[in-house]
Amino acid sequence: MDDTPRGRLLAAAAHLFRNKGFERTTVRDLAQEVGIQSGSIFHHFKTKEEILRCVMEEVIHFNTERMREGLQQSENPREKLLALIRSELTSINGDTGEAMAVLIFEWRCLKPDSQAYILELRSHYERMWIDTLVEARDAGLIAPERDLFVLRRFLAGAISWSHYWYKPGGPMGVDELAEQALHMALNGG
Amino acid sequence: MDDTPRGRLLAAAAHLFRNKGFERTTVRDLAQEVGIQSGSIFHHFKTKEEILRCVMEEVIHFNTERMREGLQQSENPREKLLALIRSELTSINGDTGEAMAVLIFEWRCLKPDSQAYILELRSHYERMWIDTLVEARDAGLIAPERDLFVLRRFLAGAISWSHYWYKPGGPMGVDELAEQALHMALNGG
DNA sequence: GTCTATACGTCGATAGAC
DNA sequence: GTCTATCGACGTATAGAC
Repeated sequence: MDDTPRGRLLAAAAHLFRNKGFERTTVRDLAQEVGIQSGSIFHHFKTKEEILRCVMEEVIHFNTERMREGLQQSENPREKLLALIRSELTSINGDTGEAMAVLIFEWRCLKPDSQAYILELRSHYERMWIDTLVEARDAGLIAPERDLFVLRRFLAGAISWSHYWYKPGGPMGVDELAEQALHMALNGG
Repeated sequence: MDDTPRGRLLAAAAHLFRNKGFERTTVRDLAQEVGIQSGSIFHHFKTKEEILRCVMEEVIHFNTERMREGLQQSENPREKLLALIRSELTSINGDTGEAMAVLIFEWRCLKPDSQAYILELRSHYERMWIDTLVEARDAGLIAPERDLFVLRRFLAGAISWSHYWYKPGGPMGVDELAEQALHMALNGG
């Protein structure tokens, strides 16, 4: 996030929306966090819901880019899949964790048209996953009887959920966590 | 749920809290759903938060019992693990799905002392999972290098998440879904 | 771009009649 | 056990000065 008033508001929103939820966070909370009055917020955003949408929009762009880079640095299907898993775990539990948690867990607070817009942004993201899974299966890493669509959903759930229990500073690093997650996808490797 | 006014309120609460979230659901919504006035609710429950706690309490009792029965009817470690997975998938996507989704996704709307109370109820539930996973590993079904605590969390996430995308009436049944999930735990089987 | 002041709706919860 | 009526707090968003 940049250091404009708008950027500060989005950072504060990610923080508060994650910890208190969108509904419980008031525009007064938001204003206090960045040191302005609540009325001033509406100079930067038309509604509170627009703030939520912008938080989600920014984190999708950032993380799609991170995943794309991870794929580029990988040399085989196993590494590619591991890179996607590590990227998503990092998104959830690293620097963008708060915004990512908002994207995942405050979904229904968006109005329907905002949901449609965000869903469109996510589609590129999901395409990378499916392509990588197909490649891994063709390389014999994933058993042919497994449903790749279902596998992706299971992985998405497992990875998203980690934000509830995983502590980045603890004994297990993100790389090891990613290896553990990779085991769930691979055919006994 | 029984057909008392209290039971009808809890059923309506599970429905509304799941679809709109706890915060967005008003006591007036709740009252309308069961055909009474909002003031009448507070004859049955002291606060709105108490309704949430009771929904969670009931669904935990119901599903702990379902899991216990599933274990009893299983004859080997593989069947036991499959039974737990199927039970949890059924809890999320079957008749108790709405209450279960509330238990999982409205957690932070509980006051801290209610959270502690519900957490205690869940501990038996989680104990069954860990015991079953240990048994499966000792039987050689799960690779020794896998962290069972992490595996349980991954499975919990994957299974919980299914309520966002899985459609019970569709082409894939819960039994097949459970088999797909089992693949994530087992050592290439 | 931020302030003050406030409009205006809705919220959870209560009181007391029936 | 449900009703009607309402309280007091708090919510988003606006208006207009600076």
